[in-house]
Amino acid sequence: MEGKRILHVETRRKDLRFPFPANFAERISGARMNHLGRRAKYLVGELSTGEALIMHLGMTGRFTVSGPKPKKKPGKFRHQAGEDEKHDHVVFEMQGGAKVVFNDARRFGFMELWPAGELESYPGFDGLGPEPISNEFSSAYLEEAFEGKKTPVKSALLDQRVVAGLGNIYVSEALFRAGINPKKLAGAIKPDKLGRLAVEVRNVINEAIKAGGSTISDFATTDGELGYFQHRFRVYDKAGKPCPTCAKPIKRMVQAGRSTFYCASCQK
DNA sequence: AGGGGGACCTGTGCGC
DNA sequence: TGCGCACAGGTCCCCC
Repeated sequence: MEGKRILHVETRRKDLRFPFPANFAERISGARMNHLGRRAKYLVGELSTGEALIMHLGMTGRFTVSGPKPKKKPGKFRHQAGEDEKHDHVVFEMQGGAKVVFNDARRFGFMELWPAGELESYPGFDGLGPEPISNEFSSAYLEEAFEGKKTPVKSALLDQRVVAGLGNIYVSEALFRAGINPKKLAGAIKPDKLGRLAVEVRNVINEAIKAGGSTISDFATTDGELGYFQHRFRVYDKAGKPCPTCAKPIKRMVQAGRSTFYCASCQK
């Protein structure tokens, strides 16, 4: 999409999680997407009209690109554009012939328009913490952010104001690798452990990106390929399975309404 | 300040 | 085969 004009856009219903912006199609049709970037879990397309197209995938949102660009050999278990039309909610036709389809069964995703020059004031960005793979995210940063915090470290890492972009899977995985019990209060973790945590958060994210993401049920990359990082989960969704380190069964618990997976023996 | 609970919405997998 | 329930990647809101 980057560098191309949006020739046509079709919204197949009036809302996703929120209603589409007023005159959505008119406001973005004909615009050139000068830049497509990301902040936390938000996609940000800066348009030649001066507006930014802000998009969020929610839980099940997915973009699939199809069109004249030759595709790789189809894999066995790919998601193709148009194979689930019932949940194809938005179709962008791009200059050059590519078709970009947004599919989202649960519709927790959304699209919004915001003045590109005032992105700092976009409500979704308010108070966001640093990106986990930025230089700003470090042992020293975690010490400061966790200082005096009485919340369990699992909840602290899921809090986008502490670090922006970690989700439920990667928090469990990072805590396991760092050997930290998810129930441990954030403010009570020793600096050396926080150093390890900062490193492991980064490792998990970088490895997951390299593996093409994690497919639990329906995640796919934009060319329809499934992710592979789920094969490298050490604890997530592994309740009852042996811990890869000590072979004791992995446990599942619920914290702040979300599942946490951990090894009670390796994570102290 | 945190936790708990619920909301949004649809699909899937399980026990019976 | 069908029913009812639990649960799922995210975020937001209200109440205690």
